[in-house]
Amino acid sequence: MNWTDERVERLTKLWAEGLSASQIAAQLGGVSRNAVIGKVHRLNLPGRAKAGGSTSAAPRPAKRAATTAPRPQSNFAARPQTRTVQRPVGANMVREEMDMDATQEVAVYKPAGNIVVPINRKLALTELTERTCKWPMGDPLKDDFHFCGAESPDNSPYCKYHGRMAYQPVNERRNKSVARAS
DNA sequence: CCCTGATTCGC
DNA sequence: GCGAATCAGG
Repeated sequence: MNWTDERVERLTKLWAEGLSASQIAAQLGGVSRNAVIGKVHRLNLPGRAKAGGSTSAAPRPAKRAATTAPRPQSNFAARPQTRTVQRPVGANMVREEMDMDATQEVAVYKPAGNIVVPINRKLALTELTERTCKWPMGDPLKDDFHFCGAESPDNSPYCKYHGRMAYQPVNERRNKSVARAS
């Protein structure tokens, strides 16, 4: 597997988005996380601030490049726990607080165990199923916007990288309550 | 032991 | 240039 311009471009973008080397390796496919890290260094991309891993290593002669550019690492836990939505009811707009944990279950970052999922799927919204991770990736305002799309190898509803992957339980609950009402 | 990125060095 | 091996650290 060689580093085509297209692959380098994706690597650069995903690295800038704050994905880890192993995540990027899984998305690109055919390369190890070491390969990704090596390529990142060869491209002179900015290293990571002290989020997630470490920034020190020196087996013998250490010549650190001292890339001390502190970049704010996106943190799932820092996301707002609630959001305000407006909902038309009759002639009135109703503002209501929605619990993101209940309505958008992927908002909770909870890495599952040793599930190995090759994620290079890059699915569009219409391609998602109840078994695919719906974590949004990329800029929503641009053409490259897509979803993780990872499928769990077993029936566990967890994506290795994005936590709970299924919207389906929420919809099922909603449909059942509607069915019961009628 | 899981993960992270950093570095070295043989290829 | 590439990336496995290895390192340091959370």
